Amino acid sequence: MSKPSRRSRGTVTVQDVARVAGVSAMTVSRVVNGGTNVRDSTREAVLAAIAQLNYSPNSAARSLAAGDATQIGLLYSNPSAAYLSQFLIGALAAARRAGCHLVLEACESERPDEQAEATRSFASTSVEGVILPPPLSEAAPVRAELEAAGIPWVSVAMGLPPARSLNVRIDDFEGAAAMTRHLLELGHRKIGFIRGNPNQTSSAERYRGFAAALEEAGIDVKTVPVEQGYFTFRSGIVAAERLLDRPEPPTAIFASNDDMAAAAVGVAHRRGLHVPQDLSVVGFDDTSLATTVWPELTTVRQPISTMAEEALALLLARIRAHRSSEQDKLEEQVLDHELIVRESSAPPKGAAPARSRSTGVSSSALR
Amino acid sequence: MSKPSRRSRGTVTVQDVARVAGVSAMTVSRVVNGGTNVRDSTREAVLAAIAQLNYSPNSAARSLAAGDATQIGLLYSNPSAAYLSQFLIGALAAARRAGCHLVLEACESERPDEQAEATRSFASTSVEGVILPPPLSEAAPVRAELEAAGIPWVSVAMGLPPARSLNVRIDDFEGAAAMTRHLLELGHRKIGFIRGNPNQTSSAERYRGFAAALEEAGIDVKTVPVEQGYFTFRSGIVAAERLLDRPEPPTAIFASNDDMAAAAVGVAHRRGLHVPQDLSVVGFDDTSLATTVWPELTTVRQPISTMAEEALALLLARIRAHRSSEQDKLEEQVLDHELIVRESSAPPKGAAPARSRSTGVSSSALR
DNA sequence: AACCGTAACGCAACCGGTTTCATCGCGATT
DNA sequence: AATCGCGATGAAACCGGTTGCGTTACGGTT
Repeated sequence: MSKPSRRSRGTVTVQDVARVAGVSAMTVSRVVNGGTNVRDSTREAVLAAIAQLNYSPNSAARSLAAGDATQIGLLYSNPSAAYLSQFLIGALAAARRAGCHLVLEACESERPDEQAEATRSFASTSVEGVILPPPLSEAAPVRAELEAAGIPWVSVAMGLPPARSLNVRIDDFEGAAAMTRHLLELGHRKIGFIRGNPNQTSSAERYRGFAAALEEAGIDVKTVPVEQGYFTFRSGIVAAERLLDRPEPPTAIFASNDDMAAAAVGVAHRRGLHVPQDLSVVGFDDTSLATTVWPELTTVRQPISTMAEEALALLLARIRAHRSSEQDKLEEQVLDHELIVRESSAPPKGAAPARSRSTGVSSSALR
Repeated sequence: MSKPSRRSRGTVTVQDVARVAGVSAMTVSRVVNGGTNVRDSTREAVLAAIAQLNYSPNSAARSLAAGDATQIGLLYSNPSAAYLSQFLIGALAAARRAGCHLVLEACESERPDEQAEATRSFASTSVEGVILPPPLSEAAPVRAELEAAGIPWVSVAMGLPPARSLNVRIDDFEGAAAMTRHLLELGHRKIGFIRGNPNQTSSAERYRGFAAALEEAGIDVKTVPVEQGYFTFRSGIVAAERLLDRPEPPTAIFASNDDMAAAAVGVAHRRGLHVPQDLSVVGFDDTSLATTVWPELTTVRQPISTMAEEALALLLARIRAHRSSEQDKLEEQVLDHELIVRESSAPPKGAAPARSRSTGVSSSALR
């Protein structure tokens, strides 16, 4: 029809859609985005044209014109690979929708100076905001550096975030309490607990939830065997060994995450204990590790992918608000967790048969 | 100084740099990119201005103007989480450098129709190329669909790629042979092998490498215990059980990947066998799982992140070449593997002391 | 000395949306 | 009935780089 521009790339543009729909490019843009102030009949015509031409907006042009944030940092440490991949999948999906790029930076070190250094590298690459998955979400040097550079950030999966901070999380307390109740319902009375790394507040929250459910059932928390772990497989081995070495070993072990639970299963096997017949073992997070090991782990599901998406959305909103110097009130997002009952938990030996197993108990929505 | 445009975002642009350097925007662009046909003195002036202003080009504007590919698909299946996260990290880094977005699509199913369906979704989202990590790199329905849609793709980690296909891989044959030689050097003579999933050619290549090294040492392959596995932890358990149930159990197990090796370690422990004293267990890939389990796994390192980067680079080159209807000769990229000796391999009981342990043997570069 | 080829560089258009602002139409207001 | 107000819509400038092509400077030819 019309002579194609020399540089034209043969892709369909707003102009094409506008021509087909008999409106201006402007109107097409309005329909594609918010869609305010467009008559219904017009909107339909545009949508029809879009469908007919199989139009999909050019994200480069879009973010150039709109002046969106284009570079979002993601500073990751050493979470379990399973956690990271889930997280990246969610973050990536959200980033593409928003038309921005994820700038990854690794920071395996726990040394404050190296953490600060890794963070600083963001400031020089003109990153407009940073996502902090655990455990870096609580690393003081990182936050201080970001604060100094005036770069907004969002923390993910903190147990107890400080007021007025941007963050997305689940209710660790309730999740742990629900899991503990599950074990109690099965008939367990001697439940060993493996704590998480003290550098994360979620560790304390999970323990609190555990303790609360115990007290609820009239069990004195002081009599309960607890060992310190650090969220790593390795630390789980040590903790589980100690738990099982006790004169009165527990009939169930509640590990603060799946990695340590998997380690506990390994230790049990090495000692000739069958899971779950001789020992129940449960975890937290529901990373892919939970379904990798045998038997599959009963655990508390954390919607990691969704949390990443929400985190990016929150961050972008903050950046936009900051640009137009508005106040944004969005600060915290608490997502639902879910108790996932699999093969690794069962009634203790010689206990009364368990009640009917619930397949999954969602937490109530808290927003 | 100059009145800032109303819509200006306060970022430094080529124009600013050009003004400071006393040249035109055009020249700045030339310096930043290829840099042909620019006098040295001019180049230095521009670079100085860039440094002074801390200029970094706007990637949205860049890819809009240059008309680069903007959407690259990544169809992933169910590789171990450890593999996927490593892969994503590499792909993401490369994508950002190239200024394009990664469009993720999951395809867990092995059913041909669902694989085709998942692939088709790319065609409709105007993805300009697709990266296929294993095991989808060899899924016929996926490739057929891509071929039909005329979308170029690159396969990653195939064992034996077909001629004239775009792919990046390591030499599975040599990697497996090197590992086998390591076990032989330690004094093992009865080595059990767990094959990988037959839907991937790398499985066959690894087995071939294993067999070749054995024959090299004068061992008849027919006498060697081999079990079928499917690259999953679960399949590793079954295979390891069978291997150890044999009347003359092996003194070492070579699993075709880390997941199955980890499973074998678990099985050994459950049977009261100490690794590596009573049984050596080695894997392949060097995913994070290898250093998670205890003892840490001797394995063959595959540079997963780098492979992802190379894959994207190859794909982008092909797309560019296709656009300017040139022939690109780049087709295959074979990266170096490395034998990583850790704690899970040792001389068999009562064997002559091992020779000095080499810490890592790189393959020769093959390009 | 006029000529010419090439390297070095600038101008203007353009990539594909979005923002700004002006315009139009039409029912409600006075 | 003239005016007002507002929702719906379009024209043009603009976002920040890059491509095509024209221009300038300069060393070497003949």
